[in-house]
Amino acid sequence: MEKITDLNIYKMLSDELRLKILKMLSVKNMAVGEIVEKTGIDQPLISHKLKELRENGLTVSYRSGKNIIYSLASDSLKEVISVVEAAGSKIDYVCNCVECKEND
Amino acid sequence: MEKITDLNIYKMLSDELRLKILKMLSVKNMAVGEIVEKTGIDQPLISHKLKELRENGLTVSYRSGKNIIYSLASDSLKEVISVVEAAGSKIDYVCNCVECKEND
DNA sequence: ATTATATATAAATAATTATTCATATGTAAA
DNA sequence: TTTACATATGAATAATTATTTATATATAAT
Repeated sequence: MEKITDLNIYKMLSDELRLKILKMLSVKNMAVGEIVEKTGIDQPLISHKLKELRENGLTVSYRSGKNIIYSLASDSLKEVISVVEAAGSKIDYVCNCVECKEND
Repeated sequence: MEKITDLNIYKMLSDELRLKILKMLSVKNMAVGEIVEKTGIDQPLISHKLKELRENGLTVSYRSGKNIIYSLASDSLKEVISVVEAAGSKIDYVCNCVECKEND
């Protein structure tokens, strides 16, 4: 029995596709095929992402007939998602990197 | 003026050193030299990490004499940090990846 | 003005992570 | 008991990201 670290939570959420999957699972539990369909992404890639999420403790899964159903490991992840979205929407900034300065 | 995306917040926090720096800044504002000293990490690497954080809108900085002082761009990041830590401590899991199974 | 101090940057390399493609496995239906 | 379907896996490659090293810049002190 292991604890997930906050660093690993950030790592898992820092990939666009993994984040999208997690957000979908925060709405409802889904079979792999449904996720493939809704995202339009290749099945093996989706399976890889789901494997990473599972192995890092962010999701759980069980078989139901021919399908494997995935869900969030904990509702506390929903809170994470909403708090981070809120933080993002609160912070305005002027990027001062070289490229951005050129466009001023 | 731009908005930070939640994806970029996750990306910035998904690096061990950037996360450590952000956690330090959530306690108090710090000069680059202080961060170098407390972490024991090379100055140019710290400066790179600080640059990434700055360019992505997570920190702000100003000059004070010879020093440059960094601070969090918003207190909402403190909430992010604590909510994610809490989520991590709530989730127990049994990793079912190949390597972990071997150790059972 | 020259030197010291603090920080930033650029270029090169190293390391990690993501994606693709081919194939395997497990369950269910015919 | 073969065939179809859903999902998983492994190996190869591609892409991204991190780290190092050397050097530049900006301010302050002498």
